[in-house]
Amino acid sequence: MAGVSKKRVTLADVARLAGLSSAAASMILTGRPDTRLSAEAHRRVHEAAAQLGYRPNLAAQALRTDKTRTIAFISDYVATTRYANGLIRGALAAAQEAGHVLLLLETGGEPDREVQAIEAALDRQVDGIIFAAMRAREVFVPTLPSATRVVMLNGTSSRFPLSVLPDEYAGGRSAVELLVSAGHRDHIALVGHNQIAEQGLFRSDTVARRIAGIHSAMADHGLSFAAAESCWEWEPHHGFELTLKILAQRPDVTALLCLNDRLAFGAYQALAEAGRSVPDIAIIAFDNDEIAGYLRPGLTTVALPHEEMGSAAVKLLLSSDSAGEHLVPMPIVSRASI
Amino acid sequence: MAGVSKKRVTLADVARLAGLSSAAASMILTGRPDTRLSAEAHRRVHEAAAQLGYRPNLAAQALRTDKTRTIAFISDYVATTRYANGLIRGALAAAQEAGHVLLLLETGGEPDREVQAIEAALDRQVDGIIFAAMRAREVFVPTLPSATRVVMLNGTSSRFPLSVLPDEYAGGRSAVELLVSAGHRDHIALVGHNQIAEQGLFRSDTVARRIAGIHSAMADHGLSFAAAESCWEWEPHHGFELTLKILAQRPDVTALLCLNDRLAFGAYQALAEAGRSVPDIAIIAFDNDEIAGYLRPGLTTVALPHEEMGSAAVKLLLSSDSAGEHLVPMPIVSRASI
DNA sequence: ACCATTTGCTAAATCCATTTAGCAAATGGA
DNA sequence: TCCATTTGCTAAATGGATTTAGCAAATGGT
Repeated sequence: MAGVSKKRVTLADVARLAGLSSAAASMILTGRPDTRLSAEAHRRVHEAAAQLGYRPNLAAQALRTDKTRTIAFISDYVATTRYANGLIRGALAAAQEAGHVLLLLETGGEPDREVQAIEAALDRQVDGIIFAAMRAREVFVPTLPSATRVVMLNGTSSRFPLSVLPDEYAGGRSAVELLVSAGHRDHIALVGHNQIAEQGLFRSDTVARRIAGIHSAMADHGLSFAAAESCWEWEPHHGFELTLKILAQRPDVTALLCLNDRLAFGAYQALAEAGRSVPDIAIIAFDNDEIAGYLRPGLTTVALPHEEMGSAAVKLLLSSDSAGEHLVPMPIVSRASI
Repeated sequence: MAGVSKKRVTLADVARLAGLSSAAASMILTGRPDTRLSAEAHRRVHEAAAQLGYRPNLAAQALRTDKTRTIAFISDYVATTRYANGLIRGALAAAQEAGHVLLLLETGGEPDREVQAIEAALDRQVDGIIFAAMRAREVFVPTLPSATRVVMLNGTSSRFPLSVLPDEYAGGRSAVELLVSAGHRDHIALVGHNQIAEQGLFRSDTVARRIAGIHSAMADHGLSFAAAESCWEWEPHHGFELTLKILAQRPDVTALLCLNDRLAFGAYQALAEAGRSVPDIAIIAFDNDEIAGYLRPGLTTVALPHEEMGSAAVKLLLSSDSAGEHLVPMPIVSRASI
């Protein structure tokens, strides 16, 4: 039968319909600049391609050109952290805008899975790799054979100097500034402060910067904290306990600076338990977790700009910048807790 | 100089080192069964491959075999919903286990972006597509040309009968069972109940099943709700308002059945405001959102098994099953709210 | 009118792995 | 010893796009 073949439409088919060689068709469709093909030839090829619904075979293209319009997004944990979501979303949007696509890989922070992920990415000839670190300070990155372009996202690596980070130092400063400009001075308590974090030995490097920013702004105003309770982890129940302790020591505090929203969540619960209410005692925190908007009254917080970071990473990867830390500002999300 | 060439190691290189043809090397490395190559040849090829650190070029492989060991995960929103995370995580784990990799695409629910995403996936010769629906009841899926394998995740489509869904009906039943076995009978209030949802016209189809399960279990026990307040959206502040209303109408309620955790979150706030406390009035909800564990006392909830669903979708895609809804059980996560 | 360019296009090589068809040597059977 | 198999392996085609080298015709300069 003279049936419709269901085979894939190839460049050769387009060329044939246009009455030209596939070389010509290729040059025209890829928009080569210095070709000397006639306007008429251009017209015919484009028409033929449209008519047949031609889509280039990316595998063939990749084989020839070593470009896949694909970016590997390798993260240690998509899992454990709600942060990954925003990063991925931003990266996805930027990638799509640039006509690229994202290959998602997870390593769980285990070196052998990291190697596997990198190999899987390289096997697929990705155009570049984004290493997203949710926790680690310095990411362990196995040797990359080729001259693959790499961007570190929310982490740093001595081997790959290109990185995108939240501007935690400025963020820390602006939290203090907001409190001070709301009239708080000598009765501010710090919740979650961590000695070791401050030395950059624990948690992410960026959190150390957050704390450094806070102290620098306090110093600029000649202030110091009325109380500062520290803990290793920053979950709601830690915030709860720490706040109870602070309230017992210093019933005169007027503001709580919590190092993240989950600590603040616990602080709300502790204040309720102690019969104190929230805009009465002001609270500011960091991250802009989902819960910040659920609390009553809404929690004012210095947001981690995840989406912007994700998209910055992709743009950086696709640009020709060769080094440096790219800091993304942390905006204050004002709700009703101050 | 006799320098080390940094070119990629190809199959031909391996074959040369092993003193065989690339045909032989290919057959040996792909583990073909009926080849008649000698044990010695096998040894030499594997040795050469290991020595050179050979990795097959997937683009070439894909070109020849039409297989890429890549699965497209196309979702409407990675964004808006915290659910996506677990689905992706589960899918990622299952894919990795099967030696596959995930291509992540997002459509925002817009038909033209759906088409783009599908084209991007097909261009890359993915082995299959998972359509993850976060919201929609019936997903709009544009025509797929080839015989691509497709699995619907958390949604259904008449065109693609293979789907993975949470077993909401059973989940709804078990919430009621738990309440009843804790001694609650005639003073249970339903929070968030939605007429239209029940008719399957709004929200996801699966939520309608949740509600149907609840009613069926109530009926089995010959019970009916003391109060049932409905609303269109299920955010914390809705739960707050609805609960206040219920408390005013029926101060005698002993248990709240909230249709999701965020409603329950608001219910906690309302109970606190009304001077009632939580294990005193029992609460059970659905989803097992992150916040369920943050609440004090912890919220008992019927969990959406996102990870299991994601991994089930991948396994299904890679299997040879050809039709049917695969229901994943919703486990009860017991905390302290009952 | 004659050589030098320019214009417009194509043949063929290339990227790399898989697979079919088939050759030569070794073995088996009588 | 001679033909028929079996064993062990290879040459060459294939998949689809890109790119280099280069051919033939048209145009330009004098």
